[in-house]
Amino acid sequence: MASEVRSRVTVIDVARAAGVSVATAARALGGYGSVSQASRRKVDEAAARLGYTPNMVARSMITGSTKTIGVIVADIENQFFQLVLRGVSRVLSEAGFDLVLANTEESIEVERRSLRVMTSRRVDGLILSPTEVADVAQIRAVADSGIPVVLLDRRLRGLKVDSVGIRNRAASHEATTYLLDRGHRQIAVVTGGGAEHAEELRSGNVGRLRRMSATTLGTRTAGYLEAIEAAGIAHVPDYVVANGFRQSDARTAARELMRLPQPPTAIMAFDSLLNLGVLQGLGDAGVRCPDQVSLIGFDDAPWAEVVDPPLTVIAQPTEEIGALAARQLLDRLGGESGAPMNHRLPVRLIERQSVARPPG
Amino acid sequence: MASEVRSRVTVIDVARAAGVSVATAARALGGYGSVSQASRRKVDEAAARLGYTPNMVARSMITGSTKTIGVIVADIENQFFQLVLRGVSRVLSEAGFDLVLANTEESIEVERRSLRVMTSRRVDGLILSPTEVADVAQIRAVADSGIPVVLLDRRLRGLKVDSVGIRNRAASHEATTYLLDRGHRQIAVVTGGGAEHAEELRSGNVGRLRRMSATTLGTRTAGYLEAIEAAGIAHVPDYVVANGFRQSDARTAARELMRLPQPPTAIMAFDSLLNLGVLQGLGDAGVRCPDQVSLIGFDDAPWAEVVDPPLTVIAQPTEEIGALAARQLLDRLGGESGAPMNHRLPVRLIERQSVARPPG
DNA sequence: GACGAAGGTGAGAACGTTATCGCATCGGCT
DNA sequence: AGCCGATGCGATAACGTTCTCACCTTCGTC
Repeated sequence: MASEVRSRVTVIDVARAAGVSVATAARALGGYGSVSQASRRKVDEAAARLGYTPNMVARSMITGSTKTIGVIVADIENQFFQLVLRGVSRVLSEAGFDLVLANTEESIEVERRSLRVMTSRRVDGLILSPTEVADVAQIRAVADSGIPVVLLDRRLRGLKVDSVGIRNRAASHEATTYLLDRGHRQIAVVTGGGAEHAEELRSGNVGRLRRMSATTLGTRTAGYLEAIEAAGIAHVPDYVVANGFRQSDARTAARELMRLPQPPTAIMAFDSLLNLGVLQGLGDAGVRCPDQVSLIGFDDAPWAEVVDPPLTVIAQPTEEIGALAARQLLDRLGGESGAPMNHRLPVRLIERQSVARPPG
Repeated sequence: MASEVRSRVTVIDVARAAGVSVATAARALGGYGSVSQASRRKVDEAAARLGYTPNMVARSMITGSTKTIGVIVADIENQFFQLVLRGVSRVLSEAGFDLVLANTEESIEVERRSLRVMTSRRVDGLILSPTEVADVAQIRAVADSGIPVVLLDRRLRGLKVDSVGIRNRAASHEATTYLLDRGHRQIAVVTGGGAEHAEELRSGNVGRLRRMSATTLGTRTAGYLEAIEAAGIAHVPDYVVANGFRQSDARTAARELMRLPQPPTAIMAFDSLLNLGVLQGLGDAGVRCPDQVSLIGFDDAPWAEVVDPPLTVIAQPTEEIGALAARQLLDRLGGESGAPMNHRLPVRLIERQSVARPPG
């Protein structure tokens, strides 16, 4: 009974077994056109008996739709993307779409390749979290070829596609102001960016930053700068560190910040892995948080409440960002036309215990 | 120039533009058969000029291979699966395969549906983390139909497919023994299982447990029981709690454990989200860890070192599990035949500060 | 009783590739 | 000179569906 048949059952086989034409069998199985009760019964019975499973590949071939959405994320290890993915996955699966996933690990080369692969797989749509140095032309080419694209967490200059995210500049402005209000004057940021942007970020030139291909960390740094400038505080280049996205990078960053002649009294970190690294780095340096140095982070990870000290964070509605991106994509697939939508979801500052007044 | 053409360029167009036959153009573009330098150049040039992108769907149609691996996980929110996914993704993408992801959210119904979808998508192989109540017959049907399947983290009785994971019984035995060695006699476990298994788990009957469709939590609980029995300690049903997989479930569990007439002096939790929940629950109950209650967890999450207190855990080589699963699958795809492999990777007990001697 | 609309059916084209086969050409060998 | 294998090439079948079209039946309506 457990026939190890590699040869697959096709509609043709089912049609023959049911004594109807291929067209009728296909209609009954595919649920389109009109089929009589009697035929439908015969076909269903034959299909069950033969163990027929439809071939999506052949179906896609002719319909032109693969019922597949490509999702390209920068780093699957990042808490942010995990929850985004969850939201995306939930919405898509309810709508009968599947998800093919690519992890670029922050590499522009891999991103280019993934984009090509997605195109040749004929995905119906694309959710994309572009790397810092995204190939805008390539993304435009994909969008122009008729595949709807939704960008996560950032807009790309000169690219008219939908995007979903938060107001990054306002969010970091809010976080910085929160620190300023508590009396901090020496505030550092751990951005996560790589060496290629370090100079730009350190420059303290807001205009230049906002032009800088609008990366998440660029805009967030701009918000920080605007806040401290508004408070009449001079920019200290050494307070803006961009030495990488990994936990260990942030750990190093925190240690080095504390070794500065004039170390900061507060630190802001731009994602949950960086939060963690900074916390470790402070521990390494023998600095107590928040008594000696305050810390405010981005992203409310499940562990944020349990670390020592419980972390004050800017919480993004992460899963909702993913869900909304998926819904936006489905709307476009459903024929919605019109100007690109730039959804900005609200953030929430969650006060816990990692921020205190500066010592002294 | 930015032609918004929806009509796609095909090999036929390229062939015509290059002045060669379709077969030759296809050979040049597909990189098979033999093509002269001259033809190849003409074809490549024409393809570039027309903006040709190959159609994987059509290719799959004829070759029978989609270069796609289906990955079905129980809960994408779980740290364990995130890292597994990372390992899988890395290995697969190096081998030129893509990954279609399904998240069952621990639902057998969704798992069944996902399995059907994967089949009809004609994935080349499947990596599956079956739910507790997996439909073995369905999985067998998939495997028998010629699609290689690799199981994550557990074997299924009567199912001859490859699997990758750890020695769950030995691991929890080790963790329990670690607690026993430090003088604990009242040890509770937060398993994460649902109500449907609560009775079985509480029963304390090792034989019955090991027969219980071999779930991860079943085997882990068995290891725990064997360890305390070997130490001559009577089983206390209330010490085995199975009230759900979420962080909040574990939080409740810990609170209730501490309300018992005779509360445990140590708790073991079976995954990183549960670890977190227990830690919070202890905090809610006003119980200090490890002074009053010790905690040992499974999975070394990035935050395990930073929580208060730093967590002693059984670390699984999570990413390596994913990578190995993917490699095993690729081997089968490469024609490896022979008996199913059950890879068991070593775990590591990482001592930090959440375990102390019991008070008094 | 004629007519149109609607429901049901089947034959065959179409989707865009790769596989199969047969034919030509070209060296290098006997 | 004749033969052989290797290489290059083209015409066409094939993959498993859905789509298009034409046709037939049935039924209600004027």
